[in-house]
Amino acid sequence: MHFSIDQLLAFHAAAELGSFSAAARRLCKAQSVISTAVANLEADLGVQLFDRAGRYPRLTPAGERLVKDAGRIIGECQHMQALAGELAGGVEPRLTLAIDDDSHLPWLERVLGDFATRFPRVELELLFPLMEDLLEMIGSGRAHLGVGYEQQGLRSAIRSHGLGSVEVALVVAARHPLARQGTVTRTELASTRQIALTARTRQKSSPEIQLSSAIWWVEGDPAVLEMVRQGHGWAIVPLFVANSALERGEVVRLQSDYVAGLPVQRLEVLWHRAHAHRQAGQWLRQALLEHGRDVFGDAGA
Amino acid sequence: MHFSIDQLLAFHAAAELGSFSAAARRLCKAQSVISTAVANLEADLGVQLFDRAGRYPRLTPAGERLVKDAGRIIGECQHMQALAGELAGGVEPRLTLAIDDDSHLPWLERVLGDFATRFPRVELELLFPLMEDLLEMIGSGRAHLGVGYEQQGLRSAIRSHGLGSVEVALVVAARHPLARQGTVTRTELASTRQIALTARTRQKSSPEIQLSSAIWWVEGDPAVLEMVRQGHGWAIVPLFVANSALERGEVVRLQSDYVAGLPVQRLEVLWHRAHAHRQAGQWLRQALLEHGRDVFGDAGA
DNA sequence: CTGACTTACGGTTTCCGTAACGATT
DNA sequence: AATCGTTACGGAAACCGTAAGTCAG
Repeated sequence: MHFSIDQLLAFHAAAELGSFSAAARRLCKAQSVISTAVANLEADLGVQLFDRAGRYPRLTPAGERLVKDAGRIIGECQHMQALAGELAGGVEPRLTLAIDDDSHLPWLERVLGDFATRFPRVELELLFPLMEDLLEMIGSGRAHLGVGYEQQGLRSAIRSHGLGSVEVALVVAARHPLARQGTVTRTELASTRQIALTARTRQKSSPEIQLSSAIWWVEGDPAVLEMVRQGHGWAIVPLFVANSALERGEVVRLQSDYVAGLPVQRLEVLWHRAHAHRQAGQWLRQALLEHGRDVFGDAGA
Repeated sequence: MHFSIDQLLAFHAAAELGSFSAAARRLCKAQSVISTAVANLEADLGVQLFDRAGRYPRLTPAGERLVKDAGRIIGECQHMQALAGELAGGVEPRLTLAIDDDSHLPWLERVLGDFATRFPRVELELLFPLMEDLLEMIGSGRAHLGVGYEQQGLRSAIRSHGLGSVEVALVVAARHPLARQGTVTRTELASTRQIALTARTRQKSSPEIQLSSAIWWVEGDPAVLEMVRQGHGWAIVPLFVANSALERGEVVRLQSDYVAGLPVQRLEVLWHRAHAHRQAGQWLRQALLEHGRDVFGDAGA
């Protein structure tokens, strides 16, 4: 590998413009520099790149094949240059976001899309640990940013900011017997099968969730919703999980004083007090909070 | 883009070995060269790549991110170098193979696999034109190599070599009524539904193929075989198309004097007399002929 | 005290731009 | 005639290796 990037630049520009002189003008060099650079590159590679018969040089078949590689290498170099500029400007090279949620987080889609266009070169790592692990990960620096439900005993090293409260909905399939009633009582719910959320790893299945004696435990909000959609029973799920199914009319929402009495689930964004965020982290934290307000409604810290 | 490939090599080696001295030994340079190269690269990128506190340099987070890009660029450069060596050694940069066949050509799989390992950097183009277009493409140089059925009026500029004759088989589904007989007559075939090959683009549907009055025209040998497998009728297909289905016992082969009377289909390899093949083309032509003999049995030009 | 990194320094190589020349349109 | 590509040439910049200095384990 004896050739240089400058030679590749000269080769690429000359091939693109079809003229050594034009390439020299673009690269702000003397013509002879381009000429010798291409000649040296040909000598290094052992391949003739241009056919110099006419007034303008023409790519040989081999040159046509190799100019693609040259362009790719130049692109990689520019990518590296741009990345270095971002790193020097205070953008973290990688960012780990830990999210405590069983659902697919459809409300995150827009934020991550914006992040991808705003910071295309930052390596983003998405993890979905349990809440206890999440706190440990933020405390140790394994994760830079976390999203999870409100906890009581937060360590002082961890800061948090409310993202909003998750509105839950009582849903059944559109063809379910309960669907005809707009409002249902605790007794009616207790005598119908309930679909409740569980987790493979979570040992303690919170008993306060269970209302009905006939109950199916299902892992993950999407799977719970699917069971409801198939008419197997009623369930309490976050509204944003049920939204698309509600719009399609596959499931309907019921009113009940039981739902009103449930404890409010508050989502919050978590980060470490000592580990200062750089540009990408600051942006993502801000975007999460702002987007959270749009989705879940306003809620203080 | 002020940095050089040598700087990237020094950076990459130092990061991999964890020592500037070791990198110098690997690259056969003085230690100071590595030291200054890395320092200059850091100055060019505006990013500190190593933490030089201890006895051995340690990558910074930014350096850890950037060393991947450096490795990728180096790999691309080596790829370009290797490609240039092949081109200089007489390997064509791209090769176009035109095949006249409606089937998926399962017998080609091994040849193309070997080609991919033997010539990983050659751009291979596979086209499936009609036979008339195929001859034109070889004549004009659009395709370097062709595979098709024997033709009468070959132009003198096109050379050909027999690949072997395609053995055809009369097949029906294993549960088809005809399957119980080992041998069938023309009359029996004529009174049972025939599945025959057609093509979307081909206007003239060769009438000599049609034996039965009850006939379904299906596009492509695989689809014909599928119709047979489902028990819709009998068909004449190339043996290599039916082979796997025969082995699985889904279809069975019948004997009939009708099949013996069909004209023999001879496959041949075609190329232009004036356009000499280079290494990849020579290899592929040879491999096609040898593999053809294994699959179709020996047959002269 | 060994081995590793940095810095200084002299010599060589390489590279650049100017300029002259031949060739093409 | 204008422009393009090649080649020659002088000066400058970059590069390399040696060597001395500093520091960690």
